[in-house]
Amino acid sequence: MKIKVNAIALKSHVLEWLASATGSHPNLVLAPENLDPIHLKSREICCTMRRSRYLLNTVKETPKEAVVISHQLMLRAGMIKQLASGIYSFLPLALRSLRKIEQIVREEMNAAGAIELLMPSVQPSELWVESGRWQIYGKELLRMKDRKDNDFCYGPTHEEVVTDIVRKEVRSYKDLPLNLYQIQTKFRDEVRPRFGLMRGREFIMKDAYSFDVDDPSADRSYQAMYDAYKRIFSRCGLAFRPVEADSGLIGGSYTHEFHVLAQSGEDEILSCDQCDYAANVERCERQIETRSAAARPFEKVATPGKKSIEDVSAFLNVPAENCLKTLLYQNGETILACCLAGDRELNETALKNLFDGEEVFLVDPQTAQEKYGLPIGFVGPIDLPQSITALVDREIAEGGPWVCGANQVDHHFVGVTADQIRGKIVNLGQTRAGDRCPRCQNGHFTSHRGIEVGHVFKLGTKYSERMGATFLDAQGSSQPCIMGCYGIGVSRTMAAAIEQNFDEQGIIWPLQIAPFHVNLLNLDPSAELTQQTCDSLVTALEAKGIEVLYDDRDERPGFKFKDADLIGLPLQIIVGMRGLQGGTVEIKARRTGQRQQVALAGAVDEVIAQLQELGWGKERV
RNA sequence: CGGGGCGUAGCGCAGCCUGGUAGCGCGCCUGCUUCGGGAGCAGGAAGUCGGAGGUUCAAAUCCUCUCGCCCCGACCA
Repeated sequence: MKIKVNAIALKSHVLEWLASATGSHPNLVLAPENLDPIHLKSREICCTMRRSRYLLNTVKETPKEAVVISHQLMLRAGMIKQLASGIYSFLPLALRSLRKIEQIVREEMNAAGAIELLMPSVQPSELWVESGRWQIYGKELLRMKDRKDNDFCYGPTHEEVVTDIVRKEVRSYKDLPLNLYQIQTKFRDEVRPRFGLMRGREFIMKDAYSFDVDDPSADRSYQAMYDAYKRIFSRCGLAFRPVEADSGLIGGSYTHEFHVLAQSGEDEILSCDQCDYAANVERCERQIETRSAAARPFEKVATPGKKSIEDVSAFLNVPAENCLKTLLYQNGETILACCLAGDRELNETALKNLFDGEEVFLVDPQTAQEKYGLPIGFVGPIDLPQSITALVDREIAEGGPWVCGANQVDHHFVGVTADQIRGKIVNLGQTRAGDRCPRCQNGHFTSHRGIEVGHVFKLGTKYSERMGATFLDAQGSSQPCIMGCYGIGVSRTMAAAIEQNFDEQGIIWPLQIAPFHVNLLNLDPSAELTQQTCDSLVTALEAKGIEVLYDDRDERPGFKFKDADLIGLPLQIIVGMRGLQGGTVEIKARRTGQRQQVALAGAVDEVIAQLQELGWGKERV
């Protein structure tokens, strides 16, 4: 009863505020001319959503199939729904975030001079046969036949299609440079889909393709994309790092990956603590430092049962870094003896690249013994059979003396000097944290985990030559276009954002890609006063272009708090009778957890102020 | 593709070994109470036990085959 009396007394006060806040009667919908024009765009696509009328079902328990945090939270927050392995529906909440990422990508791509188009997702095999990839792409390419039995595939990427367009449309150097992009659903029949959106089979990707007349121009196109990518991920509010990368099978000479930094990242990246060199561990160079040890005479010693570097090191009292390990790899019929320091890992990517990216496999111990007479655990580079190709890591070639296997069970050599080791000197060892940077020769590497969300490639003329994408230069002679390709995993970026921004309670959206800006919680939805207050807050916030998710459901307060934290919108406005009796509402910042009681009259201004602090209204970074 | 695991109500699971009535928690619907951190009580709806074949008087349960999903290793946005 008491509350009722207070409520009535309050009502006039609230109505007064409403009139001043919206400039009209609260029940009146604002006419368009009352809207701040700069916010019209966001209003068009983002009306307030009432939870009672929205498709958003959250769950308390973590679904068992989800092992990474983004997958768990997206399922719990009702963002995605699995349809088949690696194939997900984006439910409304997720779609809103996705659209925001797409919009940032569009704006920055357009600003960088790229032109949007949309290519078919289903592609005829002819183009792929022409580029040579129908044969080599393997099972990852989802192939299908139409009713006339013609071969098609669902596009995992669009080099072929875009090159086909360009060869038909571009004739003169005057038509170049050209950079075409699209945002589209791709399908790659991954060997093992996992981690929800992080490694799905169907995913949304922005792919861009540049065509230039010569190398300097192609390099400018590449640089423009590199810069655009930096702006894109900054605007998404993510901590990221561009790194030099391995070009892998797509080929090409020059490539960077963009990684969102997160503990759960699948890639290791190394960055110099002094200069700006950073690279994927697969690709990272290092400054070779000579490892010397006390000279000792060359001799064979017995090392009974000491197979591992650890055992040998302990047994002979020689540090692992002065021991030498020899790994037997196989490339086709060729057997490779790969020598590197005992404390260093082999970089398989580097090894593969010595063989044009062909697969290499470790030789199993039984085969090594039976076919080549080499006892695994005691293999060394000295007196290897002629049929075996020895590869020696540069680190070995410059140091010594070393301890190494004697190619005889239970025996090692000690006092081995570098000139005793025959073999081709190459870079085989994997760089690791603490190694010296080769660029500035001053700093040392630190290690991070990263999620690859973007990749820029300089492709060269591989596709344009094969598919005849040529133009006439100023001299009238035909030249192949120099190509580049540039991808951003849009749906993966959304997942990566969550991997980087969460706590025990749920997601913490960066404002720029949050599905809504504000979560308005009506704690007493059956009370007329809270209803009216919320309605008018909604109107006032909308008029400022602020996107509101309004929890008007008939649920208990605790339930709504948990839900709001799980969904993780940047700000929560909490409206309850308790606060309204003092004429206040509460504003809670999701990331800091900081709560503030503010007078109703100042609530919208305070929300705007807090949103601005989170980066609201900053179009460009 | 190799290795492992799991398919029973929308979700999480028990039941299976030792064949015979399909069960629990969450969620959902109704009512009452409750109401600032995922409420309580009472009532209710909901399952071709992944599919096919077999054994049996009788199969969620035993056998065979199949499909799907998840996890661990080699690929990639």
